[in-house]
Amino acid sequence: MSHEHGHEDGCCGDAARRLDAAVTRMREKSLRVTAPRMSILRVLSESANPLSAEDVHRLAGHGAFDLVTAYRSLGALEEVGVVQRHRIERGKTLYALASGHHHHHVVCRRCGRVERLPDCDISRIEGPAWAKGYADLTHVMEIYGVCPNCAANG
Amino acid sequence: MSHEHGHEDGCCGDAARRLDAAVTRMREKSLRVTAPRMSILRVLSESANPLSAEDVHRLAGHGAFDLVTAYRSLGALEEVGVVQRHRIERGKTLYALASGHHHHHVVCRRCGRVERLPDCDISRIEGPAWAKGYADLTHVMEIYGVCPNCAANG
DNA sequence: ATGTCTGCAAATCCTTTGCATTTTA
DNA sequence: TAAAATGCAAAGGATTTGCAGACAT
Repeated sequence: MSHEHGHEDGCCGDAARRLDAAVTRMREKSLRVTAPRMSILRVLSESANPLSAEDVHRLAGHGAFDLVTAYRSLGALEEVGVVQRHRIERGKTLYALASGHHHHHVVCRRCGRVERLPDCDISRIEGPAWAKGYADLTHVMEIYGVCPNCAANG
Repeated sequence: MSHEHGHEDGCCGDAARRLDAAVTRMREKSLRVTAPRMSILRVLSESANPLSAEDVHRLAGHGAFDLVTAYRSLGALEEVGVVQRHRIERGKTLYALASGHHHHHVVCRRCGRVERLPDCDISRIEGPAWAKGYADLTHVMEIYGVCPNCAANG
């Protein structure tokens, strides 16, 4: 399964700027800036939507680095908040560059198109969990539907 | 890892009634009502929160049926809407009796404990996608945090 | 220098599949 | 008795781990 769609500068914002921010963050957290990691970040920054570790590996060019390195690097980058994980159906995991703004996407069930939604009201979403005494909250969400285009034609 | 917590009649509603409804639904869909399946439904109905296939297998008593049967039955029951799947971290899947009410859960990152949250305000969640013209919406969400217990001890 | 990454191979975990046998409707 | 479900063994896919060598800082 593949999840990439075009090369239009990520799903939001300016790729170069985001790469810079990512590198800064890595240095802050004393992660080493290596060729495989830069390659991974580049691939993610060029993708309009989240990619699996395998997608990243393949899109970087198979010889660029090992698949294991993709997993390890994506994990490391996620720990420092540069990358965001999305757990998806059938136990798969997708990764995307974390944008400064927390938001979600709608995925069209028919054509696979992905659209960004307005920033998420985190406190409203996580509030009930907070009320139960949970701390250090995060959440992942995927919204599915049929896009206007597919509804009209398809 | 284990996820069961207590035997207080499922995460909502009356266990016996829910079992009845489940059986009715199975017959409607020409699923056969077998001992393993009833055992699975009983275990789920007695659990306050979602269980993994292994949890179900263990709680039913290891000799009751094969783990593979747990997977297959849970899958079949999910297809007819009697059971609901929740995908959580590390590629794991938890199952719960489907309740009429749409809701989400908080998962403790440390101990894996899962707690049900109040009913979800679907319109608020899916509203932004609706506004973009998407139809036939659904969504999945998982909230992660550290439960009060783990925060106090670990 | 030195603590981090990386590649490679092998392991692990969860889940699914194949097939012969048993069971339900 | 015919279709569906089960058990057992084995396969499968995604992700992780161990370890020696390579690399960034």
